[in-house]
Amino acid sequence: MTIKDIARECGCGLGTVSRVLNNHPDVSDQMRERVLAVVHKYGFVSNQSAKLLRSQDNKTIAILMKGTSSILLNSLVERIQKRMERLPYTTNVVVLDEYDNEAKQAYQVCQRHRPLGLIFAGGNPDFYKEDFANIRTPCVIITNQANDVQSSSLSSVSTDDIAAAQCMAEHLVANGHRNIGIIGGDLASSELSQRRYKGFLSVLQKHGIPFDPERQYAVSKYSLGDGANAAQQLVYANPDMSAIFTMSDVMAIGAIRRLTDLGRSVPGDISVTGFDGLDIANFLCPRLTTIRQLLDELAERGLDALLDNIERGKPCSHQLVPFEFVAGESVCKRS
Amino acid sequence: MTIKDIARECGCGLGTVSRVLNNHPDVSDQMRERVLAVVHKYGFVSNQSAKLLRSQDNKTIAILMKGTSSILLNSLVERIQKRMERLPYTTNVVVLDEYDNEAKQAYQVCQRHRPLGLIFAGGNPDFYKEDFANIRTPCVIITNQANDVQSSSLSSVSTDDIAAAQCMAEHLVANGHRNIGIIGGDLASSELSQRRYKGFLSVLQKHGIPFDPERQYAVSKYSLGDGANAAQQLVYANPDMSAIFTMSDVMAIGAIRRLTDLGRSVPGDISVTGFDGLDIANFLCPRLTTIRQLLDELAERGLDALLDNIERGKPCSHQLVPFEFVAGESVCKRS
DNA sequence: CTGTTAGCGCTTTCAA
DNA sequence: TTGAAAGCGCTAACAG
Repeated sequence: MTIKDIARECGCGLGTVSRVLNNHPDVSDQMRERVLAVVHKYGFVSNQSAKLLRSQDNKTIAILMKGTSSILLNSLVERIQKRMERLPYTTNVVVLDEYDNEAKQAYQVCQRHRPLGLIFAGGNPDFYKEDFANIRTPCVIITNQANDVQSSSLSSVSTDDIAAAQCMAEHLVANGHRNIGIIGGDLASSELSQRRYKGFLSVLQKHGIPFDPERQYAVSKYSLGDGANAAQQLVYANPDMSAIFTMSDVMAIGAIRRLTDLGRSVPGDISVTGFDGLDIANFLCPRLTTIRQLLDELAERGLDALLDNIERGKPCSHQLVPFEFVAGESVCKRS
Repeated sequence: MTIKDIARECGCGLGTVSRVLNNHPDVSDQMRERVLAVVHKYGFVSNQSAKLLRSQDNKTIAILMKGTSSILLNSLVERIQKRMERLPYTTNVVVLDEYDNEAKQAYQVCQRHRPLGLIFAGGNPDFYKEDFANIRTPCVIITNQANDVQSSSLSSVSTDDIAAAQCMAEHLVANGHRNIGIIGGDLASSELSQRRYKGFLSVLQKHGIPFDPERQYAVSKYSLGDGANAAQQLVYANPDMSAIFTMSDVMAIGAIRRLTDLGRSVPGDISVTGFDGLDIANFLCPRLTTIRQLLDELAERGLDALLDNIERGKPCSHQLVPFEFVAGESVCKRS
């Protein structure tokens, strides 16, 4: 079933059917109704490939997601899509291979689908800074910064990681904690982790609290199992620690579980804080004390930045979005 | 950049470039290398729309996912995709509107993208049985049964819900529980919930244990908040209850949190069981006693059924996959 | 307002 | 083994 079939049945030309399907004004009401009736009768939907091939004017925005397993990114993508529904664009979620060069993959997506714009949900631009130069399609990275990536087509919108980490650090210090462990990403490769680290340490420094990375920092992937292992490593290296700052809720959940297995109660013996503010954080026992990333705000600002760039040619921007401190039950005053 | 450009630069015809790109054998090694060199030089990727438009032989399989928020379905889709990588097919994840007719949406996807096959990750065929008749593209529903849907193109692969619910019921009964509440989906609309309900009740009946739906069954969506509310409702309606069987881990997590808020300890005062076997279930405090759905097995069998149908014209099948009982810490003997 | 027509970039005959 | 040419289904420009 093609528009040719529809045209034949309506006794009109292809062009007319196309015009009706695309809501062009220059069609008589009578004709429009006749075509619509037939379209409806067969539940006709036009072939996307042909449409895209012909009209370079694509109206598609690709959402690139690294892996599918992150709860945070899933929520983010969901919100972006919801917001997009009201706009005259089609979204196209592409799942990228977790361990591949995302700039290269993005370039391929551009070639393959010719989207009007790209949204990176998560992802880490640090490794592939140079490769972004090849991409001329407007892009926005959401939940990570890209200030120092050389590209005139790349915007970024992210939570103010430094301030958020500082906020959490102040909270722990205010509760009397002096010997605090950190579970975070690999500082050598992730600027995101670096920012949270830097923010946290700045507060310790301000209060004259020493920090020995060797004993107090454990590297972990953003996963439950890794968070658990990192917690164990910290406990062994630094038994007197009274609190752990983790860089994601998922790490925190893993850490709490392992601490419990090791006979340390949370928060009784050790306080643990998360980062992200996942829904589930508020349903755990104990409820997680965490930083909520404002996903709606991130989605909205990210989209706005992208569309400003696409529709109005505004230059790319790099924005920080505020966060929310969530007081849970996983921190208590040091006894 | 199109294959025309590549052809010009190579000094050959379009056909040759196309043949190289598609690994056709009838190209001289010399020519092949020359083309490949140029393709590589520009990082050329051919335009998907044109390709699909021309070669009706699509090699695309669409994965239809209802909503994006279910952890279980995300894991499932991830596994399907991983398995697909080795096969000569391209996947295309389409997120369906949560509250719309999925058969209609599937039909539109077929028209729009002309996939070779469809995989429903989750979803509920019950409502739209008749509408599936319009779909001639081979389909498989994974994690739900579709035995009674009238369609010669629809397979299904699901966990043996009845046996799983029976298994959990036996476990609770063996631990001395007699007054057990159930948190599950709407029995009027979800055959999945019905099966789990039926399985569970059959065991109670076998042991001569009474069950009053009015006081012991609470309807809930598959969400944290709803699980929590349902738990509260049960506690009020049936204060002596010593255990709750929930139909998903997410409901169980919500329930445990609310029970804790109401001053009931889990499992001390009330035992709670989950269903699904999410990774996170094993990191909670207490670890969840649950039924693990074997996602790899589901993905594999679902794909096999679909490909058998597509490639070898085998008739559609409806299969049940076994499950795994996971002994956690959220159930204890009734005191 | 409407029908006709020229491609969009690609694959796949068909001839050479 | 290769080049030329015919469309896939659609949109948009043009002519009526």
